[in-house]
Amino acid sequence: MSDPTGFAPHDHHACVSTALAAAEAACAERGARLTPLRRRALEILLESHKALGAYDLLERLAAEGLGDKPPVAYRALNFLTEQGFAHRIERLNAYVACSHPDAAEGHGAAFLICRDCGRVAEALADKAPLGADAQDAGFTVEDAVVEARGLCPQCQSGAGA
Amino acid sequence: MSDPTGFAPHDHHACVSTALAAAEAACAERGARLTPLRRRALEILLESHKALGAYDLLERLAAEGLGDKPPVAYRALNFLTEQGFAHRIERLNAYVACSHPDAAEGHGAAFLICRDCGRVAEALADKAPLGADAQDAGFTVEDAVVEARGLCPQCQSGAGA
DNA sequence: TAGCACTCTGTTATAACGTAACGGCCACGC
DNA sequence: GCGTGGCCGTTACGTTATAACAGAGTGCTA
Ligand SMILES: [Zn+2]
Ligand SMILES: [Zn+2]
Ligand SMILES: [Zn+2]
Ligand SMILES: [Zn+2]
Repeated sequence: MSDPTGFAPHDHHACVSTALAAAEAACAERGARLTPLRRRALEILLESHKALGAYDLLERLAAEGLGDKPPVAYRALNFLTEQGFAHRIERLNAYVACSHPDAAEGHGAAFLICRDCGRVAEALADKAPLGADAQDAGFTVEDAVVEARGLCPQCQSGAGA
Repeated sequence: MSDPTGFAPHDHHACVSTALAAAEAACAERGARLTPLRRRALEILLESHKALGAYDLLERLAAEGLGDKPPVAYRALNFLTEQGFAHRIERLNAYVACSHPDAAEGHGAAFLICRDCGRVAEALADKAPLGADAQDAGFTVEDAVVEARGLCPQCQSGAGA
């Protein structure tokens, strides 16, 4: 159930197609609109398994004539995160495409962030972390952020990139 | 081992004294200097179990003539977080005093953040969250952030503050 | 005593991240 | 045609954070 894709070599082209197809299907089903701008933003996030800052995304969009003002990027990112096609990484103030487009809508996620190469792997959070502690405290968890920083396999083996 | 202090009524004055004493002891042991500015910053964070933004802290410090430029607040906060006397809450861009001053230096922590009253409870992270997922991926976790948003017991019972 | 190294603080300026608010455009349904 | 609603373009601003340098204090040493 975990499968934290992102570090291991894989067919990334398939990653991208699957995610885009899932996004289109989800939008069709929900009546949401994956406009060209939003779709392009998702494609840019999908290019790598790295997190991209809003202004980095904006720069990419601007280079293609798709808007060069901050709200353009933030609106696209808000749409993508609301729909579950992307996630915000709090520790980085950055955004990453969802690696589990087939998972439940609004799935809980946990992220492994390589401090060297910047790649981010997303593990599905099987169980609520903190469950026991929260229950002890009588606290109702509505949503949780789990972000671990460290070194991915490649960056541990000396391959710095 | 959990004891997520912060929501339940408790002797908060003791909270504060314990934390200050622990900070002084730790500084003495490590050769770090708990200067008046740093000490006052910690005291301010300790006043409540809420997270305080750097600029909120700065405002408080400025009101007491202790500095009114951003680096003053950020330097104090960096010191406090490096020494483990305070933690940064990534989701809030804010800082909270450590509720477990006696725990191991650099202890892993998990936070329960009430979206209504803003109070933050700190649970000691017993086990590395993500342990299994990280191991599957061959990822070495160096430090992890766990932050849950929700409702504390008081705010669930209708007492909105 | 003077000189030096070190740490902490004060200050300027700017970078990075994020949002409110308004106006135009277009597609859709009446 | 005409209103409605969603999306996009733009201006302007707010919030969070850091780089870089200058000054003050302390303790050491020669
Ligand atoms: Zn991929
Ligand atoms: Zn890496
Ligand atoms: Zn307390
Ligand atoms: Zn509350």
